[in-house]
Amino acid sequence: MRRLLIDIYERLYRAYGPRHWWPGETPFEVMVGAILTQNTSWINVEKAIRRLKEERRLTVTGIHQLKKSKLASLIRSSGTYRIKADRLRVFTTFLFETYGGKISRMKKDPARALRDRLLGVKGIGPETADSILLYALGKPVFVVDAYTRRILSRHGIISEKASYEEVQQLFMDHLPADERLFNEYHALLVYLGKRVCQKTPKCDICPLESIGHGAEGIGKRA
DNA sequence: GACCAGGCACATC
DNA sequence: GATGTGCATGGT
Repeated sequence: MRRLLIDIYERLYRAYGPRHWWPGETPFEVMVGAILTQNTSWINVEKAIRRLKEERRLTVTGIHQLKKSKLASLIRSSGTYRIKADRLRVFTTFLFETYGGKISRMKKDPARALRDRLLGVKGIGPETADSILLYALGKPVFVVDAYTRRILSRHGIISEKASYEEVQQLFMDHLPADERLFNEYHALLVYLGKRVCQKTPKCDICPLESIGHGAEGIGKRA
């Protein structure tokens, strides 16, 4: 399995090169992006982030002190904006209550404990929590998303029914806990997913065309 | 006009 | 525990 996962990574890297994830000038900007991008294309998130920057509000305090209606209007382009305004404020409240609003203090928490804490925040699910851990805080945690699952199941490496944690464990059990590897790997999977592994298969230019399989059944329910 | 996007919470069975 | 639905804008 280790060999297979590394083979996939190398093929993708050779085909597409570094993806330079995650765009963001500060860890907090990445965290905000992780919440805003929920079920939303990144292009629309960028507009929302630009507006927050224009208003000089892209800080923990800046968002926390904003009126909900004003915050919602600034992030409107990212869709489900009333819900996301709530989520951002719940999140900044969490940052203040738990870390005094200091990202540096947050960073000192071990990944395991931090993940559990993040999952306890309303509006933060597994993918958002892991994106924050990996892309904002540099913790070696593998991020799983819809593309990851679609690609792996389509290539017979996992079951369609495999849970989030099962897919995550597959990567983390078989690869070194390397933040930069996990960063690049997930970014490459998303890039591949957008290009060729869509819901309607059109894998004629897929760099994984002839990978060795023989690992079917991972994540199958007993 | 339908469908999708770097999900999540909640209701219901 | 699985499945369905609301959230909502902007691009294709």
